This record gives sequence, C-alpha cells and structure tokens, in this order.
Amino acid sequence: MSFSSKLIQWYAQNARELPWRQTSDPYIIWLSEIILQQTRVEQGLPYFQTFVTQLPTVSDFADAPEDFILRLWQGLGYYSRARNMHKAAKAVMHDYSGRFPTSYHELIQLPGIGSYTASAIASFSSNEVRAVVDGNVYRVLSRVFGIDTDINSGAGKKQFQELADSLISEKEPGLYNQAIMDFGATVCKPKQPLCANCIFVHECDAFATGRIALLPKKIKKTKIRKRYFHYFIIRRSAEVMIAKRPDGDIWANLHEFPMIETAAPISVTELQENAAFKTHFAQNIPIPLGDSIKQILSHQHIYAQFYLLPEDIDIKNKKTDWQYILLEKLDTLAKHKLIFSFLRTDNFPQ
DNA sequence: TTCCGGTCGA
DNA sequence: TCGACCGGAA
Repeated sequence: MSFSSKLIQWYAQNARELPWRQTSDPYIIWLSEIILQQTRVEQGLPYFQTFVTQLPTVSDFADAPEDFILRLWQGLGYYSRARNMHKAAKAVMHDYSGRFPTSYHELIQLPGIGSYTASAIASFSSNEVRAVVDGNVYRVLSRVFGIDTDINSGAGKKQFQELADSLISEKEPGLYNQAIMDFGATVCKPKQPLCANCIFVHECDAFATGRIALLPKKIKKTKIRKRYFHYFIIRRSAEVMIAKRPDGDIWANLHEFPMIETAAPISVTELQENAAFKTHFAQNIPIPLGDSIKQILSHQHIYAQFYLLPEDIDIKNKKTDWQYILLEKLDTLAKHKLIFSFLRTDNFPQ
C-alpha cells in the first residue's frame, strides 16, 4: 500500500475531532489555520470558538475595529497574525466581493498567508492538490525517509516540498494533508514518539538506524548572548594590575584587566552593591572611563565598561592571576581586541 | 532553561 | 538568509 493510502487509512481510524473539520467554508478554515500557526490545538481551540461566534463571516471580520480583533486575540501571542487577518479580511471584501478565495494562487497573496497556509486552505476547502509542509510534515518525512538535510536551509525546504508533492494523494489531497499532520502531532511526535504503534515502523529509516532523536535536523541558530563586562584599572605608581582570561571561555589565557561580569547593564551605584565588586574592592568608588565599548562576536555581544579605581588600593581576596606589572610591559602581553580597543582610546590614565 | 513553530521584512 | 514575533510545554 502506498504511503498516502496508509496515512489516509490510519486517519480514518484515528483522526482528532476538531470543529473546523466539519466544514469546507474557506473563511472558517482560514480562521482555524491562522490561529493554529505556531500554536497548539488545545491552546487555539477556545479562541477559534470565540472568533466563529463573534465574527461568523469574513464581512463581520472586515468590519470589526482592529481593537476588537486584538482583544479577542489577547493571550494567543504573535499578534501580527491578528493584524494581518484584519488586512486580509478587508482585501477579501475589496478584491473578491466577500467571496473567500479557495485557490492557492489567490490565497498566497493575502497578508498572513504563506505557502503552508495557502496549501492547507486550498486543499481543505476545494481539494486542490497542494502538499502542506509544516513542522509535522518535516518530522514525519525526515524520519520515515531518513533525510538529514537541515530543514531551515533553502535546500532542505525545497527537498521536503518536492518529496511531499510526490507523496500527496491526487484523489484526496485534503484528507491526506490532514492525515500526515495529525499523524505527526499524535504519533510521530518531537519527543517520545509512539514508534511501537507506528504504521511505518518497519520501513522507517530513522527507527532502523536509531536516529529518531536526531531527525528532523535543524541547524541551531546560534542565538546571540549578551554579556556585560566591567573592567577595573588599578594603578600603583608605574604599575598596573592585569589579569588572565580563564580556560573554557572566550579569549582563554589572554591578558586583560581585573573584571567582573553581570547579566545585565548596571549603573555605577548598582556596581558598588554587586557582591563580586564588594568582595574585591569593598567601599571603593569606581569612576567610569568613557563610554562602554561594544565587541561583537559571532555568538555573543559584549558590552565592556572600564572604570578607574583609586591608586594602590587594598584589594581583598585577590585572585592569583591578578598581578601588578610595569606599564611598559603591558605592550608585550598578549591581549584581546577589547583591551587594545580601550587602550587606543584616551581613557587610560597615564 | 530549552524547545517548538509560519510569516514577514530587512 | 536570518532575526523578530510570543506563549506554553517538556
């Protein structure tokens, strides 16, 4: 039996009963699809009921004030969805005299409707043969067919769309689309998939090769970490105190000045209250030297503020790598860019 | 704390 | 091509 036949047969036994599945009205399907973008069914369900009751037609939607729409949307998140729906409803009134479109090419032009949603509405409302590719589809196809192309890459999107297009049932495209997404949502789940009950367990490449947890492959977007470094210039006649970066962090073993790091930007007053500051510098008052310096790395943004502390202060709990060195030796030490960026400014006290 | 997820616009 | 947009679940 074909891939699509197996799924449709599975769906006949296991479909979730959801209110928007009782209709082919593209307006109602549109409401449900936009609400379900980025949103779990359980969370979206009560919102769907509210929208259907409060705004039963696209004309009602277009005529409602935006404030009213947003109030109904409250708590659902991604509020641009609601604003785009309002624009789309007005466009449907204006461009289609209130007849909600059912073809992919018309739907994709409306605000808030991308390729997934256009395929979903077109296949559900008019059985247009358009394969949906959403998070569920990426998961099911990558596992069953053992495809480890990054789904966030252009090549991956193309490859999965082509595979989905080749698998869709030409006879029952809407049913097939519902089936593969329900299957992904309830059996081929992201975590703890129900492989024991899976209709594809004997042909699933990921199951056979132990790669369930590795697929679909998504190259992690290295999210930018923001860090706030506070450096202290401590002089003792012709000497200055330096420090060495620890292992296991950026710039390991390079030289810099004694510093403390905070998770957020802080004022001088807050710095004086900081536990690490008090540990080393007690009640001494740091004087900011110029503006903060921003250093951008691929994976972190570092905001560095330099401060002057009184000359020859008594440092408590001095770290072993904090050492006074002669100023003329400073040049010879290996330092990271942030440090010589600062030294290039005129803020270093001579 | 990390993961998950469609569309838009820069 | 990639970050912003949001809230909930694991």
